[in-house]
Amino acid sequence: MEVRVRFAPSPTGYLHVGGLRTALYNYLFARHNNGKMILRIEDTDRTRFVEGATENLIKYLEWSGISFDEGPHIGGNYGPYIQSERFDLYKKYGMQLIEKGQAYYAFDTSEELDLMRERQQKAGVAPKYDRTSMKNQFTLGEDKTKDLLSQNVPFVVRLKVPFEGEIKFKDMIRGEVTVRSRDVDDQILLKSDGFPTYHLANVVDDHLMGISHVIRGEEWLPSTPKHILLYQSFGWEAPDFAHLPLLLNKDKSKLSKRQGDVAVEDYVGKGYFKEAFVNFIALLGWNPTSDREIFSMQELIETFSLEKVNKSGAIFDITKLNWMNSQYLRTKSLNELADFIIPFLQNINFNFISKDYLMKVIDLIKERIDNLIELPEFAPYMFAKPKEYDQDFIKKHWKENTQNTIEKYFVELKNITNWDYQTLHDFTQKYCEENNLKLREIVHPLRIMITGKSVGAGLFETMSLLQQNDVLDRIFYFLENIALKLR
RNA sequence: GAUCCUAUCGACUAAUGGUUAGGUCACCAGCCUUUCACGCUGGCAAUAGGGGUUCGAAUCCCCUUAGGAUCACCA
Repeated sequence: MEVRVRFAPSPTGYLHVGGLRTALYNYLFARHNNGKMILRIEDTDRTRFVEGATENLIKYLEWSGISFDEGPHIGGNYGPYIQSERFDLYKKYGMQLIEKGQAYYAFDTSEELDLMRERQQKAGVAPKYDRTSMKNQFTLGEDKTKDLLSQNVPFVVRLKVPFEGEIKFKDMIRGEVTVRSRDVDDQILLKSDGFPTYHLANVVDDHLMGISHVIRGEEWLPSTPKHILLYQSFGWEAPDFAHLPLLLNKDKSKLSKRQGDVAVEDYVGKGYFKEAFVNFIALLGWNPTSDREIFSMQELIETFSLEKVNKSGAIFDITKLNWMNSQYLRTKSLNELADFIIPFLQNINFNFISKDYLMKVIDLIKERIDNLIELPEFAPYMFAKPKEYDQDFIKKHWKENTQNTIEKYFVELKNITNWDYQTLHDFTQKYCEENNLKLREIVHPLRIMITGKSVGAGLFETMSLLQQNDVLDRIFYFLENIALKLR
């Protein structure tokens, strides 16, 4: 049987990192098994509709490198792929269940339902629709029901869950799960506005779209018995289920907005590479061997299996993501890196001089940062004269005789004709030897004068990238304006 | 409260009845050195607790504890 899986988000605004991982696992499973990956938009709740959310979802799914074979943006033989466009279908199937006696009409108002739950709460029993005492097809009788229907009184359709027996299903990650039927609620299938609930829509669509495996978050585990019951009621074969462990906050609760960024776009904005982000997300809850950490999308596809997905939730801690990002930073080409960072720089009006020059700077600092977005802060001196100087570093390295030493060295530096790394390095080393100086007695003061900072790439590499007159200006300026005040 | 799920270093995880319980990130130390990094070497650090089953249990079973998810005319 062909593997067909789907990612079925609801368009409520943005792509959640947990959603991205669910989509990724679906994608990896599909590609690993030469199956089909389907995108379906679950927008049956009109009150939560957000303009542009679907486009946004697709944008970041595409950013991550997850591709689809069918979906609202590309079509397919099982469309439409947006549930609101399948409106009539659900009604038809809902009615079919009523005819089969597997579902029924109910006319309770939300106030009446609230009261019911209140009563149950007080009595200490689990809140659950009581079809023996509420206002529905059974308590009202056939005639009264028809009456209300013909008067267009608002109604919902509920699933008729048997009072006896148990519901069993096999989860590919958790094994067999058993729930007593009497613990399952008479779920609303069709709302009074005629739209289906998630439960009806997802079962109908998964069946009609030929979905072979439902891979979704663990939050759906408790409602899976309802879905199993629905498949049985329709007389359809249920797909295989795999419920993924949740992504967690630091305090182990379900990953939420309140405790940090949860939108994929936030991490895009923070300068993470998609390769690093996908790699990181993939390893949160799944691991092929644990003897390696870096996987390309292709390698993820080759090694992925649902059997190796963990049962327990994983804390979304970006410490390791930062390291992964640094790994990708070191392997990408300078051209690629420049193209990546230029839009970020333009966005903050940072003058990077030229792409060619930018590439040289990146080459110098890429092993010293985890994320390219740190570049303007890490090495502003490569693009403009320093505006401030690290005082601690000055205190530490600007000694009694430093002024004297540097002034003499400065004179010689002016005479250098080949302004390149090798010349600068050899010259300085020789100068130190001849004057009985340690290299650091020159290098450290020079660094602070030229960069203003205590940290950075090799000093001679840094100097050679800058223009000779620029470097001389910086030293002169420091000697004249800053060093004097140190006395 | 009810139902369901889960439980290995601080974090991500490996070990599917036999290992000194392994790796990666983070952290700490040393080496390298031109600062900071990188790199290299080493270190810290875990089977929630209690019962079984077994020659042997992180692994299988039960109980306890803890955490989480869910209990909507939301998905």
